[in-house]
Amino acid sequence: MITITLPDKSKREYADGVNALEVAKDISEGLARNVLAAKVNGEVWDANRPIVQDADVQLLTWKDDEGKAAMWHSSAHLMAEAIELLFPGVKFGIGPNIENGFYYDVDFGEYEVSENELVKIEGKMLELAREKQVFVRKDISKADALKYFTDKGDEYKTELINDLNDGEITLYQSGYFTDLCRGPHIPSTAFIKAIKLTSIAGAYWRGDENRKQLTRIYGITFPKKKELDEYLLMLEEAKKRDHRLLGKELELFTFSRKVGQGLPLWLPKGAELREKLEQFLKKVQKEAGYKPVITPHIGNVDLYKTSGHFQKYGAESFQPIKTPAEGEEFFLKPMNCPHHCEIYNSKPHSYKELPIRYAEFGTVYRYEQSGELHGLTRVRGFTQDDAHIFCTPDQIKDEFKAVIDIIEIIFKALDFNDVMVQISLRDPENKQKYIGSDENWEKAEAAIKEVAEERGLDAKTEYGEAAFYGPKMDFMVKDALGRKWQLGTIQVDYNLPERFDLTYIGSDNEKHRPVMIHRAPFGSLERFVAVLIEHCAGKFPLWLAPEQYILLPISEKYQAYSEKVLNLLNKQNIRGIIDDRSEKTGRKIRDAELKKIPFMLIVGEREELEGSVSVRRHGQGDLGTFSIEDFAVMINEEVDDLTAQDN
RNA sequence: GCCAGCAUAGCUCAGUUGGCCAGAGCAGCUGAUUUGUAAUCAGCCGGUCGGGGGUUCGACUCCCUCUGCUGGCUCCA
Repeated sequence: MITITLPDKSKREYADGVNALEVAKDISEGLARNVLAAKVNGEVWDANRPIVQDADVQLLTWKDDEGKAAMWHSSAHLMAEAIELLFPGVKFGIGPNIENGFYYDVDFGEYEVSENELVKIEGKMLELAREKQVFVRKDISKADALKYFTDKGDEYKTELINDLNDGEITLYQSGYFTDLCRGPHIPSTAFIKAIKLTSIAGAYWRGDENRKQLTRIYGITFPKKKELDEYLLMLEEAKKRDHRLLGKELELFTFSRKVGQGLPLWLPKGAELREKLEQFLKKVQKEAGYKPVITPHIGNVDLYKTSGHFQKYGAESFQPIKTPAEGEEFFLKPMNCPHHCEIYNSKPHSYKELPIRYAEFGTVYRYEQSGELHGLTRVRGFTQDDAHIFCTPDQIKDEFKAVIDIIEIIFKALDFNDVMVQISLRDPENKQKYIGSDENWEKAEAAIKEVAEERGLDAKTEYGEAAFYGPKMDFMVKDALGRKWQLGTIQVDYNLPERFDLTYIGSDNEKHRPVMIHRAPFGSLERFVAVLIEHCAGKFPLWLAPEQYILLPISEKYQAYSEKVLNLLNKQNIRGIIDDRSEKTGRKIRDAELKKIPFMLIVGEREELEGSVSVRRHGQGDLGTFSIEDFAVMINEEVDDLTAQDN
């Protein structure tokens, strides 16, 4: 007999070789019907894998991430089975589960496969799923595994097996398909009730662009049809919020072939929005002791030789421009830090001045491969809300704290409430690949960890993810649809101070090396605005809305009064426009609603007589009549409230 | 850069197996209308069907090529 301990600490006795499914059945039939896998002593197992000694067991269902993972992983097998039946002789790469579903990389050989085939494969999958195929785990020797896949002609599988150790190789067989697989899997394909193959794309074998490109098919499955429908609905919603679509509709930005791909053109409304964001951050930074600096868009090639960027990125950058006479070479600046280092170097510094914080909304240009460009989130020219802090190693902790304050102010003002942090530290196994002294690294890493702890940040620490020049902290937000985006970043840098020979005179009258901290709360304005658009579905908070209100005169007769209201509100820094078309009010309201303008002010005879406006709020409807002054107060209060920096 | 797909008016899209002057709605312009909480009516303007080459009696439609876009891959100071 063995003892199974459940998460609630209750213990149950079973015969040796019991499996999680049987334990579930023992608890309730209903539970058993939902068990996809089980966590046995912290490791995810098949629900039908025999347990031979005392163990902690947690039953996993669709509600658990690991349950979903098992389901999707099994779905990948099911898809491979369907593909093998439909396209005999294809070869398989890898087929893992991913955050939302799964994929399988397939070498289709001579077959031409396009999106049209996806429906066919889906159909076959559903057919196979209904057969309730059981996933059977088999331990197999390396030699036998190699033989099986060599006979089958699956060279990708044999390559994978060659990298594995004998004794740790398992196969899973379901229906007509057997795959090299670590598992775990769901008990049977019966759980897979709804299937959607979402896309098809090329993917290099093992991510290596020098190797063969396989066809990757993405899909997602659900235990209930209804959940698939909800998922598809969510995708629809995401599509509607796509910043590229809204950017066009709301006239925020555009692209032009003539200007060049990946080079956004900000339209007046987008520029207004962006300016508000910049002003907001500038104000916050000013209060936090940042000094604005301005640097040119190009820099001499020597600058980047000093910084080391030339050696690392020179070949894959926009190539340098030359002076006509001397042939001197200049790069478009791909980052602002080298320029800022030279500003620091423009005069000697005392320890008493530190920390020095140089801030610049610096526009940088990076050559991105054409296939990688995407709306505003991946562009070739963008503006960083950059700043570089020059400080002593002992000041790192306080500086991190202060930067986190700024980032939190911004996220709060923009209603990003779900924030996660990734702390990237050195690989403790491989310390020599990093620049900077061991002592400094330890100090900085400890400081970052402490700050995260003190702030109660939802932080995940990744070892080995640090840049060679220093540890960093990245901020991720979840938007209104639950999608994750990486935005702000704080990075410690020991490299550039060294390369630029940055120094300060300490209290000991000796030269010392400052530490540099790169930080950008938004990351880039372009990317941030893109995320913001999708987060709020184009309904910007009042303080950011390019147009905060629109005046809708009932008829031409009230045009003059509208202009008077516009002027009065303008004096109070409230932005608005007039819809002076000879349209009916209903039409004007409809158009204003579609433009997502926060307030509509309807003015006619009544309003003109009493000096008021009739207020309608976007998405809410009629709020009643306000005096102009009361309306202005209401707007300004809301703006102040949303951009308040304390609490 | 690679794989796959797409490219028709400012926007969203029609356009049959290649066949007369390429269509619609919205937007724009003009006129009428002077309007009270989600679409007033009429007329007009607007396209070398992404660029170039080819096949054909004939190409928006078929082929090649370039450019751009989309979904992935690779990359990201």
